[in-house]
Amino acid sequence: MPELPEVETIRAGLAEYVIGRRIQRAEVLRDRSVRRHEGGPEAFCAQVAGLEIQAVARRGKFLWLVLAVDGEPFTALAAHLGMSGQFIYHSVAPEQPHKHLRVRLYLDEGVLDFIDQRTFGYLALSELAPTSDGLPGGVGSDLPLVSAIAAHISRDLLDPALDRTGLVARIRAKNVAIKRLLLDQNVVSGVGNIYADEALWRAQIHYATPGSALNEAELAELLEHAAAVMGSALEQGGTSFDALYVNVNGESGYFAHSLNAYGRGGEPCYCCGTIMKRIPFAGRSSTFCPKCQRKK
DNA sequence: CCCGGATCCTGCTGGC
DNA sequence: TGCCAGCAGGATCCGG
Repeated sequence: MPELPEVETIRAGLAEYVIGRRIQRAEVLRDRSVRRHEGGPEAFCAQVAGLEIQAVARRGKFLWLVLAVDGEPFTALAAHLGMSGQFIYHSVAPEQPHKHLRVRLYLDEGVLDFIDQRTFGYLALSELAPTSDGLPGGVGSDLPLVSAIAAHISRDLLDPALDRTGLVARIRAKNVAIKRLLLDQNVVSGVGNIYADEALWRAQIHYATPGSALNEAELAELLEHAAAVMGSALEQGGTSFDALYVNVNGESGYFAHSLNAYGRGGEPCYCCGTIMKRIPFAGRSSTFCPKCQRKK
């Protein structure tokens, strides 16, 4: 499942292959994959044709291509990968398209395929809006512009423009379980279930601890762990469990071997040997060590 | 505003 | 071997 390191791996790969390319036309094979685009598939195809890809930016798990007309930023092609979205670039379109190919962009050189098994992801053209703080809209673009579709999302832990002090204060102001806050993209973006469990395990914090019950030092350390674990995952090309996450060349990441918490329910904690617990929480599962991560 | 739960979707897994 | 229920989960929406 693509979280921040996986999305950033894809962003960097896209930047390498598609910047400077022109979108000649688009083909939508599954209408649902452009459901967030106003006007539907026909409008999407009509509006994207002829635009030039100038940059590839990201905020949290939201990606957008900066599309230009006559060299000037004009609009954004926003993408969310959801659970299973992939971008695969082919210099020559394969004879047999992928089973879950949903949208294909024909470029002046090669094709860019949007593949998505579970169709939680989507593509949509959206306005490029000025950022509220005047800083770059996200990672990968110097422009103080953000895709309108990603504008409501907080900056992420790998964004140099993130105000970490402000983030700590916002978390401390909430009487909500810390794991919920980590997963809330309006609080801090990019963290999903895997890296939330990893960061909490490293910081030895119980997932249900209210944000207001943690002091500034504890929260600063937790955020440092979250940034570090995602940074390490990024260096290894992201976390892959199966073929659902691959980079733009179709290759898997290697970070799954380095996970200490996620997926380790019933196995001994790498820190103290206690059997890790896995319990339902907030509509997903939480894996934690009952000894290292005690409830306050 | 705050909080928690339901919802969307597909393919894989496990129980019988 | 077949069938079907259950599970995975990010963002969004909706109820209390």
